[in-house]
Amino acid sequence: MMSDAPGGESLLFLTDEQLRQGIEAMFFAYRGFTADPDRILAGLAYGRAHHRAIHFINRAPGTTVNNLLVLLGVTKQSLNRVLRTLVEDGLVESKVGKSDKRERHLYLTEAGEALERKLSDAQRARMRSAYRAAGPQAVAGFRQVLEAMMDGDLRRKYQALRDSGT
Amino acid sequence: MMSDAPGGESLLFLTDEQLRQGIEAMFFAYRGFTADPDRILAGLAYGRAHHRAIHFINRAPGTTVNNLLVLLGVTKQSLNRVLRTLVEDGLVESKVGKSDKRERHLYLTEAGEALERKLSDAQRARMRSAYRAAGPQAVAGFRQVLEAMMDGDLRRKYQALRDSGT
DNA sequence: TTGGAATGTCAACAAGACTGACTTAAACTG
DNA sequence: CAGTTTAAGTCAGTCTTGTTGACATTCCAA
Repeated sequence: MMSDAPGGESLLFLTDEQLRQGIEAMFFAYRGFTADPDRILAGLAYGRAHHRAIHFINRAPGTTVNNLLVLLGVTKQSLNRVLRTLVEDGLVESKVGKSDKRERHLYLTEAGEALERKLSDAQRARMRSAYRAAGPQAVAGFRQVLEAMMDGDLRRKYQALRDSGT
Repeated sequence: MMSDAPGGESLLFLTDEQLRQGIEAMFFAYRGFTADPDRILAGLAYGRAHHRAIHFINRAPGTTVNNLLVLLGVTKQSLNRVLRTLVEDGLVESKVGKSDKRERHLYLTEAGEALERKLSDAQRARMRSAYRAAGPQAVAGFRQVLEAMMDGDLRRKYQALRDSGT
């Protein structure tokens, strides 16, 4: 598979069948990707939406509601419902901005951080075992393809987030 | 990056930070992955669930409801609603099984096949351009990591589907 | 042949997304 | 300073897609 036949490099893996296998792989893998956190959240009264909010607040503490909105790709009404329950339950703190008092800056409380850790530990464990099974070369390719699959706008946001974290 | 330092191969890419980047890449890429079909479906009165049903019926014509259920990972009641609208709209045909009359075998009609083509053309186009941008080596790695990320049960089903298609 | 298991259907409900209209407060701008 | 824009939040209503529970039909095995 994946021979380097002349000119073939750009064609061999681009048959409809190959692409369809990639599509199905994406579908099934995403199920696995969300399975572990979903199980944890089912016990509590939370869902995937709460997980995503917690993840990105942890990732970028002090982020504003508007920022989060764009990252998550949902409406403010939708995010607000989630955020309200998280604040009520004491997992997230919302502080009025210093320089711009219209903004709310979001932070995880200790309880929020604890849940975040629990969720991301589970998700990372699966990722780690997949990475380990596939090997470093495969991981590099995995990352390249995923990045190329993103919409341009989100890719830039992803990269900014990524580069800020290292 | 990804040096082959002794022993490092199994560690270098497994830091929490590396794993978290993979998690976020997965999240953002999946958004891109579904964006094009979603746009098409929004015009019609259908959603992602309809797309998934159509995809797998096309993939395995004559499949039973139960079969589909497992692949999609939803309850039969949930699938049934989707299936009913597709049958009503003349995109899917449901035939009573010959040997076992409890079973329904599902097929796309011509109209169903036309929509399937439209949806998968869009999704494949993005996949193709991502594959092309990343290169064949990367694609192989992409597939390996995705497969390792699936739950064991689904991985077997994915592989069976994949091997039946080539 | 009868009772249980499998398959599929109907009904009701919940989560989480959406749009649209509106309020409040703060910041910006002419 | 008055008027406009921006950030956030809210209320109401809808849609998709998931869930359970109850039920009908069919098959199969004791």
